[in-house]
Amino acid sequence: MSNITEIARRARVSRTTVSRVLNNHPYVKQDKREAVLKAMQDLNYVPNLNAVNLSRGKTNVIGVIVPTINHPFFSNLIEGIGRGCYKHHYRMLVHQSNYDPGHEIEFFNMLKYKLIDGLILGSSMLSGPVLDELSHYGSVVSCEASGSRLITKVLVNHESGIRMAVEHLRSKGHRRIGLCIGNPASGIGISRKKAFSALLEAYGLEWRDDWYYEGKYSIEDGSAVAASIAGQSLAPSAMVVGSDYVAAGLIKEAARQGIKVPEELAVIGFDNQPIAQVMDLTTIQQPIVQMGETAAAALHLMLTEAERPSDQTLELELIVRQST
Amino acid sequence: MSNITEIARRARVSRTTVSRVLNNHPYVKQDKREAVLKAMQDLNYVPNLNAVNLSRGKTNVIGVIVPTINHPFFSNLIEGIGRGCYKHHYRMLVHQSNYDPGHEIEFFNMLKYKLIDGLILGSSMLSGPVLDELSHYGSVVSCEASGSRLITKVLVNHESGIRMAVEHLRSKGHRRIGLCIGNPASGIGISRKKAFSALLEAYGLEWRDDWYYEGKYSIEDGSAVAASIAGQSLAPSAMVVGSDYVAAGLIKEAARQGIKVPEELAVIGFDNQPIAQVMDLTTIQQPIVQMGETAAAALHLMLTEAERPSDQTLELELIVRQST
DNA sequence: GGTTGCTGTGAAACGCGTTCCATACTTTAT
DNA sequence: ATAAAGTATGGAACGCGTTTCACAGCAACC
Repeated sequence: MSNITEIARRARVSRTTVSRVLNNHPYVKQDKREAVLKAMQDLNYVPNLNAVNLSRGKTNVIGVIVPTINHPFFSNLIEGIGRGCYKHHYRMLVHQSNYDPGHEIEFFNMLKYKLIDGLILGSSMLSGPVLDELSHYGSVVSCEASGSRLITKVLVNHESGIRMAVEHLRSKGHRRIGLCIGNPASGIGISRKKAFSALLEAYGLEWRDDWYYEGKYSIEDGSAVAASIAGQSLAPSAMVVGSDYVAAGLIKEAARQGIKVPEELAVIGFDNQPIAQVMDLTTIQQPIVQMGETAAAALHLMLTEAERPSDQTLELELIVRQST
Repeated sequence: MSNITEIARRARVSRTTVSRVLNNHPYVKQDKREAVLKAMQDLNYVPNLNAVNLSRGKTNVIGVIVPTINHPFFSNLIEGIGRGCYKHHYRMLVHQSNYDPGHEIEFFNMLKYKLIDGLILGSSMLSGPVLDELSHYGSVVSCEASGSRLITKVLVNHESGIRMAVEHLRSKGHRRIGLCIGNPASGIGISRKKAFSALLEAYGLEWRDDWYYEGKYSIEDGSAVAASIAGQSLAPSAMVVGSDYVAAGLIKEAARQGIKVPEELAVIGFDNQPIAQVMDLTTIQQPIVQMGETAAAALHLMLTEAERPSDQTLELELIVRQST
């Protein structure tokens, strides 16, 4: 495999000139430029990007940490980040953390190692101070609220989403409202739970521990929630569920248990996933793909302008269907 | 940021010795090793992996090409590849091609450029000969049948999947069976269509162009199919649908149109996605995550043993629910 | 005692493109 | 005509870890 030295020799110019041609530097005479291009053609030259990366000290690769890819929220997010990366000529390195802080820190090291130029956090288990510490190694954008004050955030307003959900249910006359979330230790989980309990308090509604479910991610989990609710003597009349999948499982199992939706139990989901559509599920639509694109664009800005863009909050939308 | 030269100076050894410590080479005396480790600690040393990559001529990065991430088939596949990569200490670079051959070739160049050690094709629009040509640049594993004879394949037996579906429907007495697939030009699409028409022929069933739909990916697409079927004077009594999402949309819209499932229209999907469960959809389960893991493992084998592992075919399973 | 074979260590070259600096030739401006 | 500014090109250093080769020290072997 040829390198610039060979090209230079063949084109009878210096390696510097070859490099200039490679980088479209203006100060190269037409004839030399052509000679170089011809030599590259002849020798079937391909630049070794590792050498370029080493030289330049950057890689044009953006890392992405998500707990799992195989979850509609994150696959949508990655889709968006992927688009943003493509638009700004980055490549995207995806890492699954399984919510394991060790895995996350390991990946953060790639920033130190200069193997990635920047990092996008889909969802993280790391605490604010730890993130602040780690963010010194490079540019980081987070897609969820986190304790960190240094990291730029691109997020949906979870508080507003929960508010939409609760107010919608309240307007339908519900007073016994329960909550079901995913990972309670993640940024999303924390925000949602906090917003929810604050709202209940504000509206004078009761928070009951047995109407609160956490660690629910899948359809099966949703079924389990429905089964649990079916067994309660005083059951909630409405559930705010952090994921359409879980909500779908809940509705399905509720039907099996003879609980009428929405008459006896109203259900509102999150994300407006395809499944929400076929299940006629009222849901809070989050612009996840757009969030990914925005995050990539923000990171690009940090990397090129070397400034920290302000946090961005994307707006949510309530989509009313038959489940409330 | 420190480098091995500084470490060497501080530990009063040569750079070679530092490198040996870094790579756990046995021929380093205990005291020197400790001195080096101490110096690393003191200077907060992190190796520059770009330099390592340049030196070694490899990157421990595996590239993955998928048309889109935001599709359950591919997000599952990526999940599996991600797991396999983690297990074998690779990192995973994901690229969305949108079924654009240009994008694909562009990404293939990364093999040439030595930016990735190997490549996994989720689904490709490139023809067999082109793939054979491109595969000379490095190790490639494909997750779908392709015209290429050089590329190692890890795939599900689409022929067998279609057979399961058709035989199941036949056993239920169906004689008017239609087919609905995604991208007809992709490996999956080609295999499925071919297998399907061959089976119809073998069983003496009729192929009708108006019972065949292609380019259907989403729930909305499925609804459109149902609407189309509803308008036919002679409609199929059963549909084999290449994706659970599309099948779900089909069922949903069929219900709206007053077509009874499964009595008037049986529907069988593919993948056993969560949505299949809540829609009570009979489906052909494909071990997609496992396929991703297997593909990563196969690539690892190629990269380390420098041999081409034989193609692997994973088995499918028919999951019967209420839609047939 | 001389050979063979490890163990341990370092100098120097290598992989390869980029970039700083010096130099020289043209233009343009005054 | 002369200084100033721009154009064009090359040499050498740089980024940084790995690897080859040479060599010294030391133990085992015949």
